[in-house]
Amino acid sequence: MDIESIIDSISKLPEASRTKIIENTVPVTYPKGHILIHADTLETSVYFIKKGIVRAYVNHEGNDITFWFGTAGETIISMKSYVENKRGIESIELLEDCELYRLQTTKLQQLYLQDIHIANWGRKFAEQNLKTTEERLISSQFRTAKQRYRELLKNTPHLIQRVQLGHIASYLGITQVSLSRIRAEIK
Amino acid sequence: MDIESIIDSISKLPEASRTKIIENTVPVTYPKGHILIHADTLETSVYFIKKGIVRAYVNHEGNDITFWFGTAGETIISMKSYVENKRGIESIELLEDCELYRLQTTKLQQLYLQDIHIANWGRKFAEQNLKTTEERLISSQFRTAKQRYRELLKNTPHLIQRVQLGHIASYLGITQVSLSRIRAEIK
DNA sequence: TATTATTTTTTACAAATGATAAAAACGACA
DNA sequence: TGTCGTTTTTATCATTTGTAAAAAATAATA
Repeated sequence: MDIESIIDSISKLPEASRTKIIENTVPVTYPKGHILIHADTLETSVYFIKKGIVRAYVNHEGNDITFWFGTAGETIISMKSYVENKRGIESIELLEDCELYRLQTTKLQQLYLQDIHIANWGRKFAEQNLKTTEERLISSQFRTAKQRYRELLKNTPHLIQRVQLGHIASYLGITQVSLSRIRAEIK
Repeated sequence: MDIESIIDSISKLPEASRTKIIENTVPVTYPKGHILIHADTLETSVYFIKKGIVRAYVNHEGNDITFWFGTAGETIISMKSYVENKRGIESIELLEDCELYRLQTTKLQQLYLQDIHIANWGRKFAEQNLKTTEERLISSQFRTAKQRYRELLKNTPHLIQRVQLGHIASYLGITQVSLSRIRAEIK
């Protein structure tokens, strides 16, 4: 997915404003397995995914807990770095070879203060993610692991094909053993 | 909490911009038990809480699932109405007599397009909520109910005093019986 | 292809949580 | 204060999920 489409998919921008963002992006590629963002560091860039798939995870008592998958067209941020300019708690790992666009956060923040269209575009970005995240939170509050897995199969079937099940399990908040049981039962 | 402080607590605004928002707010009061926002309707206002406490909940198979508590200084929105101008999935119930400030969403949207400071203020509002919500999601993914209850006790002790335990239980994603067990065990 | 490493499934048992019903505690109010 | 309705706790049993270890399947590499 090219950078113009990614930016406009968040919210349609006037040509001039969109160009201001694009001028500041740099295409980068990294191989599968690369750790793009490290937990406990201040991340100074955001990334748009042109191609590939990534996961965000936190480490908890030696285990990785995956809480987000990003695919083509989506935006990678280190939440605390982006929102509060503090060290983030999550790491980002590339699950496939990826093509990304890098954009420096400081530059983006400048544009937010200079261009009202970009400010509203940034607002839309946060709002859309907020809605999605809240829906996931609510869903996790009353659906069983089996229901959540079914939901995932239905909404993002491509994910299960491309991502190993251990990551899916932790994304669902259950163990791999438990997911395996659910899969056996459903078939 | 007065309206000036509430607005500035999200992000400090220039006097003129803040005034533009405040001019469009109307103080309203409702009694405990009032349903401020109804699920499955398009909500045309947002509310700032001057005084009182509210809960946001969705209905699932006859049971209320509380997913958010709002107290003085916080902002009440119907997420889908606010972000997508569609009917919301949640209801808002006042758990105490409340004093609120009402602001029409259409007016706020106009201000977003007219005033870059307000646009960035709205961005900050969404970003802060996004960060908080994501943290809650991550926490729920690997903490047990007992740990989440302890966390709640520690972070918002006043909540447990003022809100009935059935609401707390559903907020934690467990049954009231299960919460009661946890409480008995902890003491 | 053969070998090795990684991922997924299976098994057995333990712990946590859910469902249901009843008892106890609490609060509102006549 | 006494009564009634609501909330919280307790008890019992069923179900789900976790833990640990091993087997099976799959993927990576020489």
